[in-house]
Order: sequence, then structure tokens, then C-alpha cells
Amino acid sequence: MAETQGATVDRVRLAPFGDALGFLLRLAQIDSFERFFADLGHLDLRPGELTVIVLLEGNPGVRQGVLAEALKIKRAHMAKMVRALGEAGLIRREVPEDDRRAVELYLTEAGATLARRLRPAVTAHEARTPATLTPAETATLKRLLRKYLALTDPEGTTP
Amino acid sequence: MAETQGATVDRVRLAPFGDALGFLLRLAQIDSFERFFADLGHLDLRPGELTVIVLLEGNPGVRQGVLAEALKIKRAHMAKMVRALGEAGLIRREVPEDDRRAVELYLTEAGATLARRLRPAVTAHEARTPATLTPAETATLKRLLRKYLALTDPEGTTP
DNA sequence: TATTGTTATACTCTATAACTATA
DNA sequence: TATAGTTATAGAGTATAACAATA
Repeated sequence: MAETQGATVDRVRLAPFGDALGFLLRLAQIDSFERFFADLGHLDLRPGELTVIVLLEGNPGVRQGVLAEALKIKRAHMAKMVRALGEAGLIRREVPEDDRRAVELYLTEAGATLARRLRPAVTAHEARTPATLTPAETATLKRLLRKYLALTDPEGTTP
Repeated sequence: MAETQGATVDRVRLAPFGDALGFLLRLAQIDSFERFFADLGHLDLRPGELTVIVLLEGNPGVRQGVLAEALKIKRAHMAKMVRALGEAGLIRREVPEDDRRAVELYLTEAGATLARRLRPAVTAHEARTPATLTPAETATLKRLLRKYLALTDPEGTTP
């Protein structure tokens, strides 16, 4: 009864996962996700939808398959998301003349308005350094993650 | 038709997500996950189950709630997983004398055999440095992730 | 034949709340 | 009252395959 939580015998030996990169990445991603939605959860958008809306602002007319590839989500999933966003009146889908299989995505007026509302919140969130890291350490962490991903371009363009 | 894949106009401007820690962590985790199951996917265990089996080898008798907390998974999810593992004959559940609400987990013979088979594959996978990073960079990346998580102990024990 | 997107299905993990039995 | 675990339900994300239209 001395212990108020997590109590009992514990301390779990996490070996051989305690120092595994994949495990650390998973915990870090959970934490980062929680931080993200602590900041932005009040807008009732799902994570994927928020990402698509904000990215469409900088990529008008992008093909949904291309966007899916950049975000590492499956085309089937993107199709569902795009339909939902279309039904919500946030995006518009256009079939280009030169390839009538494809679909190009654009924000509607409502979507653009939402994107403008979202962007500052997203930017503010990202400017914040995690409490446990110095700004220099955060920069190093990001640089190493980009190198790990072979994503050398810090400008935000996929190769 | 010059482009064989990902083709078309593309290059997606990922701003303002391209340099976001959460976004980089997500991509890194997907990549790490793919690498993990490229190595270990032939054993038909689900990710969570594999983790529990291997950890139980080093934590006999751990309470399932404690394990759930350490792995950042919900107790409800752990309950389902534990039931499935029990039905598969891999783990044994014991109610301790001193607190009859609790459940302590142990590997059965079959579970221990499986764990012994899993462990070398897990260890080998983790010893491998990602191709794009030097060993020193990998060490730095892990150190920064641990610091980000306020997980200062490299030995693999949760605080 | 290959590609773009769609639909359908199923599975993994997550989130929540209501429930039991114990404490 | 609070805690450990269970059950049920819903939802998000993912994986897969079959399909239509187009290239």
C-alpha cells in the first residue's frame, strides 16, 4: 500500500528489447503522438485526415496515389480517406485530361479555410522542443532520423 | 512512360511535416517494423505476442497489468492477448495468494521452447546496424531516443 | 499487360466504458 | 472506494485481393 501506482513487485526487465531501436522508436512515436493530440486533438479530425488537408495546401492537384506513397499509406486506405474528405466537402477530386485513370486532389473553399486554421497549430506544435532534449539534441535526433530514412532533404520533399 | 513508378509530376512537398519529429518517428517506425518482420515474420506470431513471449522469459511471474504498463499497451488489449496465448498453450496464468485479483504470467514448456527459438533471431536483428547509419550514429540515435523518453537506463528496466 | 483507383474483407492495435471480484 | 482483470463495442490503421477503367 506504500505504492500508489505501477506498484507491486515490478520493474520489468525489458531486455532484449530495452535497447532495441525498433522498440525505442515505437515508444517515442506513441509519446510524440500523444503530444500531438494534446495540442491538436480539439479539432475533431483523424490523424490521417489532418495530414492530408494540411499537405494539400502546399500540393494542389497532387494525385492521391502519389500522396499515399509519400505518406507510406496504402492506396486502398487513401481511397477511403479521400472519399470521406470529399463527402465532408473539404476536398475536390478532378480527373486530368491526359490520364483519365488518375485523380487529382484539391482543397475546396471549406478545406482551404480549415487548412489555414490548422497550419499555425501544427507549426507551433513542431517548433516546441521536447522537454527532455536540448534544441541541439533535437536537431541531432532529427538529422539522424532523416539519415536513417535516407531522407536527406530537410526541405520536406520526397525524392 | 519514362517513369516506371511513383512517376507522374510528383515530388510531394511534405512541409510543414517534412522536418517534424513526429512524422520522422512515424516513418522510422514503419521502416523498422518492416525490417523486423522481414527478419522474423516467418514465425507466425503477431508483434505483441512475440514481444510478450520473449519478455516473459526474463520476467517469470510478472503481473499482466505491469507488463502492459511497461509496453504501453492497454490492459484490455493485454487481457485478450493473454487469453489467446493461454489458449495456444504458450503461457500459464497464476493467481497469487496475497492478492487474488491479480494474475501472474509464466511460460509453459511450449512457451519456453518458443522463447528460446525466438531470442537469437531477435538479438541478431537488433545487433544489425541500419545500412544508412554508422555504428556510432546508431548509438547516438538510441541515446537521444532514450533521453527523449526519459528512459535513462540502458539496461532495459522500466523505472 | 500494366497502372490508377475502388471495393470488400479481415486483422491488429487502440480507446472506452461497464462489469466482477477482490482489496 | 479503489484496484486487477474481463468483456464488449467501436474505431483507426493496415494488408490483401479482386475488380473496372484506362493506358
